[in-house]
Amino acid sequence: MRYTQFLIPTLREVPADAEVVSHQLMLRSGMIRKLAAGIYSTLPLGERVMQKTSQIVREEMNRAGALELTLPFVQPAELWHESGRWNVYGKELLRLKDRNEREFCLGPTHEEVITDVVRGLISSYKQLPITLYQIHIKFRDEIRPRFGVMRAREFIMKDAYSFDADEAGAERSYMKMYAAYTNIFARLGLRFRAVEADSGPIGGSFSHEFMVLADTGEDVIVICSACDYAANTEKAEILAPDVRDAAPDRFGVLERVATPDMRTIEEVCSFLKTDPASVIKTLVFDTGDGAVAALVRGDHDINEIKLKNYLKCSELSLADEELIEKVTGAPRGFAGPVGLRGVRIIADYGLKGSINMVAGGNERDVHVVNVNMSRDFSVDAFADIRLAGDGDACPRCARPLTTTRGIEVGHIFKLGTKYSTSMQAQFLDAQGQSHPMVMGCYGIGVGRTVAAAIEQSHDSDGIIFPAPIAPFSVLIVLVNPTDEQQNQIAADLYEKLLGHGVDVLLDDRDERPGIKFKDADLIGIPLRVTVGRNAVKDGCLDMKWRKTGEQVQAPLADAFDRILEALPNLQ
RNA sequence: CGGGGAGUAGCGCAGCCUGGUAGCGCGCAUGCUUCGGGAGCAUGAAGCCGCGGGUUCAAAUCCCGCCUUCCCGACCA
Repeated sequence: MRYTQFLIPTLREVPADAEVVSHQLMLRSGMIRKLAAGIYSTLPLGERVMQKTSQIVREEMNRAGALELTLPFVQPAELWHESGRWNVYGKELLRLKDRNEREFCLGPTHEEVITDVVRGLISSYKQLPITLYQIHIKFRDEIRPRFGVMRAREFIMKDAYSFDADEAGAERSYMKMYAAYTNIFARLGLRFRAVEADSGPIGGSFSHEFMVLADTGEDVIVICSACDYAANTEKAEILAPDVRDAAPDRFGVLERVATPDMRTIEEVCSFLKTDPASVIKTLVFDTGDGAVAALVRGDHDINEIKLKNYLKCSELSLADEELIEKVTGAPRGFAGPVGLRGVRIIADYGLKGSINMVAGGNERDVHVVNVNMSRDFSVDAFADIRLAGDGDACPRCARPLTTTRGIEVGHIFKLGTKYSTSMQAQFLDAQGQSHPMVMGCYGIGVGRTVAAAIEQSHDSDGIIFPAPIAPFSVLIVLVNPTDEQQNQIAADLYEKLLGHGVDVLLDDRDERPGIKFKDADLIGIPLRVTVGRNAVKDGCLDMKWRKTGEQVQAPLADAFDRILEALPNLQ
């Protein structure tokens, strides 16, 4: 491609409404333009990156035996009524009516449609298993779109759905996708990690998120420093500690102390001159079926998902002021386990063996000190209900966990028979018995993956694309296109590379060299070859690698071979 | 939905407080000189000053309403 025939509207200045690096660079490099909040046009340069990314995804999906199809973007409400999600999905589902007042929605995901397709086409176990996928548009009317294409409302997603005859088959399909995803992100040239995610009511280890590691990532992930355990914070478990209860002879005297208006851990600590690790934080939750008190150490944070899973309740939310008063007899900020009656008390493992703690007194402006569990109150159970953090013990190997940040670019999930049951996607087994198909779903946000790649790989000059998704592999900078000789040398090289199927961009613009070099760095093409005065004078071309900044001179005669040699080693 | 910014030329911004010919830098067009890391000079095109209403002789500027957009939070995956 010749630059003058292409469209790369680069911006020198950072657009005012872009906050994160990937968003800024995608705008500045001319990959995207915004149309409305969370809605972007993909320009030719960005399109090339998207297509390269999609193509790798497609190849790996195909290799894993998945079949590509395209499902409708506009979906009839009836399907969503059938699955029961029309009333559950909320405002994120953009609903609309056609001219006949029939209700439709823009697809935020395609479980309903794919289940409808499959139930109409597959009726025998002989046709299973099957995995179908598309790379297509989605629309989710996010409450707050942000970070450019990272959290857009309209976006391109690869979504795949597997259908199996039984659980064992579904697990095999899941593992195939897990392997395919690992291949995909490796081929894309990304540093990533698959982490265990909360799988909600399904249970088991059948939900993984694929996270691109980047300091600017929105999600915190927990990784074991020794084994290969990794999970997102919602899911990350902490090994139950092997701690004895503290010896009673060290117990201090239980005492009620006045703590006027001291509600937060910080206030209580500074008032009583103690530290958060010596405080029992008591949180009252509403399960929809009675209140529960959860205890964690003052320097720990509750993990509501883990608590919810432990309690096996369908709803869980922090109690409101009224419920707190009803349960504890005191306003918010003074709840404590001592003397608490009529609610289940679940304590985090982190409180095991604690001694002489501070807790709320269940009375306005009162806390109690020297609280000791075995003497002053009892809990219904100990459980792992806090957020894992740096230094906590790995659930697999007991070594310390560490936290790092990442961007979720893929999610694989075992669905079970949720949709096949509600939507009657059944097949007959060898005995003629009817069963619902066992499903799985597998998503990759293509645009988000591109953004994550940029987030992970850039410098102050611009994008540093991983070679597999770079819009072009090689950029020839023709320094002075009005110079006959330079022009000829550059054109020859360009044609030769094109002839060998190399993705090459020839910057033949009549611009000053500085502009061309700046743009080259900005759009992040892995290998830059400069044809300028050196080419004419000494017969030398300059090759420069975007990633390392390494620069070598290549004699004209060797240049072509040197470039071909370099290509496979680009990363 | 709550809190906080911002809407003026394609982009970045000033002007608004204190009402009176709409400006600057970059970009764009033309010419000349330049040409290995965002050139210089000259000339030029480009604006419903977010929208609607009000006050006023007069509104980018003051008042009211609305819309859009960005950030934080709540929410979601």
